[in-house]
Amino acid sequence: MSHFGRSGPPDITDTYSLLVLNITFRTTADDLFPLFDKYGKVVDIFIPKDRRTGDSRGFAFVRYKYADEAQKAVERLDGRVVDGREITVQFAKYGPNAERINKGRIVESLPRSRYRSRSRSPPRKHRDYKDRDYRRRSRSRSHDRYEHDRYHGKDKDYRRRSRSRSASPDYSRGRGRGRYEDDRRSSSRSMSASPARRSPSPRKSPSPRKASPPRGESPDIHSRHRWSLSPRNVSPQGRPANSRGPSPRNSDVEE
DNA sequence: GTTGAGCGTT
Repeated sequence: MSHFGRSGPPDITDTYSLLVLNITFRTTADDLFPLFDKYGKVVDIFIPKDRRTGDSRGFAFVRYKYADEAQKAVERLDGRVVDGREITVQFAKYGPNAERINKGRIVESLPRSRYRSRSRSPPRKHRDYKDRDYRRRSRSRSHDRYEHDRYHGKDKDYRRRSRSRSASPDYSRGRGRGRYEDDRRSSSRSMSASPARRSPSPRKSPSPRKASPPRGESPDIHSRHRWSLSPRNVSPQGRPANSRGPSPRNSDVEE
């Protein structure tokens, strides 16, 4: 009984799902099982993984048999340090059995006095079911959030789920945003040059022809135009529009 | 080998 989610959903009857966030990328169901099972009867644990890489996404779903136990686990395991990282346990909102939870009114059934203490009705965002597919497009959108949040201040704590404790500005420390800026700067500087191919010229003058292209807008403009108008062309598989074309290698872009 | 807001499979 260690391999959860192997035979798919065993039985989602009278079972409540809990969402565990903030877990490490190496945490597995086996690691969470003993933790959650200690506080209640865990029916099944499922951790969504990437189909391409197969790595954990950083969150898991724990199914409890009873709501009272699940709620208890949420209060007990929520904020617990697992694998050196603080995990966030809360009732799953979106899901196949979301209706069940809605009907069960688990959130209302339990004393919200304590529940509100931790997270006072987090409106989150206008997320829809179709939006959930978008999340897999890019896991790291820190820079996006930053621009969106701008400098409001209180909004910054929002992402922390009002966990009190501390602002924990460690997320913006060192890597993450700093690296992105560097990348962007570098890109801007040598945007004309081929990003994939770098001039191995040891001399200081990098690409003399590109430095002053009076009318040499043939290759440079072309290459830049292509990159701009085909941002999604980066797909390795290309477009399966032509199934009859068994050409795995698309020589459309090769310089 | 990295990352860090979020919501799920046979």
